[in-house]
Amino acid sequence: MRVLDQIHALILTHPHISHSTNAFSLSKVLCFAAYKNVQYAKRLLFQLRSPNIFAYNTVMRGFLQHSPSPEPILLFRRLIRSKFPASNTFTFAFVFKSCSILTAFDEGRQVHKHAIASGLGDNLFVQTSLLNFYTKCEEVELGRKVFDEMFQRNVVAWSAMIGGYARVGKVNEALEVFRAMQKGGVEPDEVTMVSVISACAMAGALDLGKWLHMFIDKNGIKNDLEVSTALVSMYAKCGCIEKAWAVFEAMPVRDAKAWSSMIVGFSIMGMAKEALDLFERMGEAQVEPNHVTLIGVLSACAHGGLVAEGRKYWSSMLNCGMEPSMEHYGCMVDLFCRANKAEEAYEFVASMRIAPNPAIWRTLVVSFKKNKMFHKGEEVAKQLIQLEPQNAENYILLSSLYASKSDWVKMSRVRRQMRDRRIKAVPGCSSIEINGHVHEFVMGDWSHPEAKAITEFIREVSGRVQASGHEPWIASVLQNVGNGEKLDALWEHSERLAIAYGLLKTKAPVTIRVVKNLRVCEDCHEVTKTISKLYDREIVVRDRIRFHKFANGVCSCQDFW
DNA sequence: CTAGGGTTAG
Repeated sequence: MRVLDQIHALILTHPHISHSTNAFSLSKVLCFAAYKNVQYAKRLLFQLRSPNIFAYNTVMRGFLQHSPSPEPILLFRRLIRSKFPASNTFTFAFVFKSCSILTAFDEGRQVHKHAIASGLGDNLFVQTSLLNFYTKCEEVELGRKVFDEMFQRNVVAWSAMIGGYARVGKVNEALEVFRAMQKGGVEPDEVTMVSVISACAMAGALDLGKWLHMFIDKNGIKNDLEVSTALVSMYAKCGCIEKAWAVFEAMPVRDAKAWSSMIVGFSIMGMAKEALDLFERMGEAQVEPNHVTLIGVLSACAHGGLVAEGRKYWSSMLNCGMEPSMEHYGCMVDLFCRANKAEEAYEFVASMRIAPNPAIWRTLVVSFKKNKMFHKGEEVAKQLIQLEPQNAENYILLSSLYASKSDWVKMSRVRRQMRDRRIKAVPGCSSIEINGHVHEFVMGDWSHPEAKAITEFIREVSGRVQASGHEPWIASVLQNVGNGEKLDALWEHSERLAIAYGLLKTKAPVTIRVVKNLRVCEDCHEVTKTISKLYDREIVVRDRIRFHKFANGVCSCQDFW
């Protein structure tokens, strides 16, 4: 720094140095400064009489290398205002990257206009960073538009598009682009593969994921840290914990993300002990856990009912100086609530250092309901409705609270309020992968091309399930309708459609794997157990929280969920 | 001096 200061003093005392003939050497100084101390580099930039674009770009890059900062965008604004120097492709690449890191949508859109105006709108780097910016802002369709307008696309552009779809869970689209890429003669590399694999993880598309794993080996694609981590996560999220473990064990180097993905994998399988053992091994391997690792550890404790261990890891986390995030608090509240310690959960929430979010309050209300603490539950649920009047979950929670104490008058009042305000619940949605395509079933939506066959088959299944002595759990249906209709409504639950489709489309030893966006209801849980026995099929359901592996009439969660 | 990647509560 002292050398830099001296150089800076020299520039200040000899104004002629900042003349354009010295632009190159000044750029060198800036470059060095930006690397060491961006704020200093920025000051230096502002003192130049006529800085060139290289100087601007260098400072922007300096800011990008540090923590998220709006500085590159501010610098761009300054560039526009001063009308000189003109931006080049590097400038736009840096600014778009900054916008995508900050998800600064409006700013990015403005920059997009400037890029077009400057005539650089059709440059490969500008377009790729722009495409990435839009998808990072979850505006995938805008990203797609940029992508479609590109007259040349290399592996980076294709990967950016695939990653954009993958991040928002548009799995079929991601895979479609992946196939189009190969058809277009562009070879996927390890970055492409990571995006496609994580799309499979999200969708629970095991067969596709396996195929991608083979593809990597067959085509000699570099199996680096990121690829392996994505594979571990994919196998774990598809319920194949053995395969996840095999990949993990074979990794030559593992960082915190790699360990975390395996720990989280055990956690969602309900394998609490394995998750905690692995966390200990991570410590022995001297890899510093990050906040995601702790989420995995704490949620493993919650899923395993390990209250004492959860407390232990919580305090060790605080002792290490890790600042707990909302997710960590959420895990702890969940830990207490699952163990039916509603009072403790409540005290814990009261002691939080940050304001609890609605999700945490909802976890509490569910626990109050289970522990018959109706008054408290009602109070919190009503506050939730005030806080988030557009969120259907809150109304459903309050009405189910009333339902559980048979207060039908108040229950229908909440239901009516919900209807009057036109608030729609998030529909249940389940998916199943058949022959490389992910089929989605939304509750009450019969638009699937094979809907007729599925309906007929569902009728047969429901007949057999009832004949076997299953008592439908009508309380799972909150609609204010007769029992017959309630029973029908239960058979419209999306996971049953997906399971039925799986039974129709695959043969006996094949496991049926279904992914659901919500939690499975108690009746579906019971029915799926029965189906696994009646049809002699292993059925694996990944719900919003965790895995359920049904076989021979029992579930791996042992009804603790 | 430029663009694309892995882990994340309920």
